[in-house]
Amino acid sequence: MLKSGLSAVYGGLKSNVTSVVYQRKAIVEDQDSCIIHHFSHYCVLTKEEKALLDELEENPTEVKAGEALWEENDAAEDFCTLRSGWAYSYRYLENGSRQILEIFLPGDIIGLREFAFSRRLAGVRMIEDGVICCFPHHRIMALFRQSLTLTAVMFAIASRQQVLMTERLVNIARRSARKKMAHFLLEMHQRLRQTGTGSGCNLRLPLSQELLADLLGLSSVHVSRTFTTLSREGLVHRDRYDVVIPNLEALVGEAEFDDRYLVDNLRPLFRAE
Amino acid sequence: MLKSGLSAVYGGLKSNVTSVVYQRKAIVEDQDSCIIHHFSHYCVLTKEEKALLDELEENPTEVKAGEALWEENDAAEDFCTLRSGWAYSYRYLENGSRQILEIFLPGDIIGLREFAFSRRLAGVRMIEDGVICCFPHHRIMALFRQSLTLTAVMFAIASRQQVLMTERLVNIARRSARKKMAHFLLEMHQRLRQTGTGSGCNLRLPLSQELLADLLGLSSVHVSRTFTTLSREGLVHRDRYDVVIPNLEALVGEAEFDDRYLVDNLRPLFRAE
DNA sequence: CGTTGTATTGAACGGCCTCAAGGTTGGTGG
DNA sequence: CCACCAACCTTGAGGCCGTTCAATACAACG
Repeated sequence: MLKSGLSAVYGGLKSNVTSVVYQRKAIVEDQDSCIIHHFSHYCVLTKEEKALLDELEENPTEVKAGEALWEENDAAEDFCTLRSGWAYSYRYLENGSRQILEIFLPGDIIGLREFAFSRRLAGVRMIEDGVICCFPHHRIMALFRQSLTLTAVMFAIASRQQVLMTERLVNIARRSARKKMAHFLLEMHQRLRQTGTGSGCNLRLPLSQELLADLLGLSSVHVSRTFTTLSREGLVHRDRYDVVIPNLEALVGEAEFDDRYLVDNLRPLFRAE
Repeated sequence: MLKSGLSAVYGGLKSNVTSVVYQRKAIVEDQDSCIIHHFSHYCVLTKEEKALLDELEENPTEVKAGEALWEENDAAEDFCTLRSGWAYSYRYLENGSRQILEIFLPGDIIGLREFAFSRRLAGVRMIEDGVICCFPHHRIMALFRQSLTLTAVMFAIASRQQVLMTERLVNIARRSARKKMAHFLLEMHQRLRQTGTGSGCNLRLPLSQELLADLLGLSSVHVSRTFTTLSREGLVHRDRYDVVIPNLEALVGEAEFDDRYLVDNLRPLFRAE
């Protein structure tokens, strides 16, 4: 019944599990932090602000594909930045079905959902091997205290996450299977371009069809069928995890895709106010 | 094609419309602000903090049922607190269908979604006559600057809104029509109890079946059918806008309703950190 | 008393699901 | 190097849940 390859705990009943993230050996890396890159997208940062953000990433740990950062109902004690690799959040229902809520890409912050809660409302797992950096709740409070700009950007990031979820809601609730898939592919295409990972008309999408199904509210069987249909019509070509969109405009039209929710029409400058 | 009784602008093309909210006569009220009540739910507030919150409500205006606070794609210039009346946010799709995203109750803050955006991503309309208070973007920044506690609570409120939307997503994506409706009724029941409006096992739910359909991703025909089914089984009785839940536990079981996402397992004290 | 928005009920259709069987791919160990 | 296995994907057949269309009833309000 459980779809994940690991010891997924249905309903989150495994209560006294501390976050696995602290049980791993710390590793050291010195690349340019991609969380700074992420924040810089909203606002020009001072040296001090960059230093504050760097503090969030003091504690990098490696995580393997499929590994859980936490399960539903675990104690919610800290947040994570995702330094490399993809992750997703999910919820299991009583009937055993799973809904995937969000896909996290490098630079994203994980766990903001539970800012006001003491227990996790959704689990999070890695899609591929990666590196995360955990920081406790009070670090965010310190950040609020020390930088108005970072406070605003943090709020902006939370707002953007909500907007992504809103669009997923609309997608799931109101579109046909082929539109759902077309729309999702375009969303990922755009997001990957924004993080600098994306190239032209092709993208690497390391998601199984089962995961896609759980994300889009479909069955994996129907995901497969829809892919073959889209492929037959020349809208999307897929080979394992490599996706090619030969005609972007055609797919945009097919999905009725409007990227305004992604382009961050961001308000000019927090700092001026 | 347009379902709303007013001049809903499909696709939000009415570009140069300033928010109607400023075109109405200001009225004066002196009741205890329900936004303070809302914030107090998360944290004990000092006099100064209450004063700051009061400033957000300097500008109360009356709005009539059905009236739009803004349309999709309008300029996003300010936020609103909802002082009385219900409101909802929505999106129209190209095929003319509408998805309702959230139901706002008195004390809620409207417009946080667009914190990082310069244009509205969703429209907002009143369900009943009410009073709103608009305040510009820089007021939130001032609040961030002046009170760490209020900053944290504002973040908590945004986080809670996201959690509500998450649950709606799961509800729409993964449950049968009868579970969707049962679940939604229980959610509203709980929320109304939290705002102090709710009594025992009955609630006033001023939502047409068409609105419910657009909220739950169903057709209004099927909402009607499902209501009659639930009623025949004695799970829910409905007379116009009055809903009675004769056996709460039975309905909870039917919906597999878990209220953890609503009870704000809130982290003890922001202030201490 | 007509009008307009809202709710009910029936009949027929269809998109997506479930079940099931087979095919493909990549990794592992003999 | 090949055999085997596990995970993943594909394809078919049949069925169900919810939709659409349409007709009727009901309520509030001028």
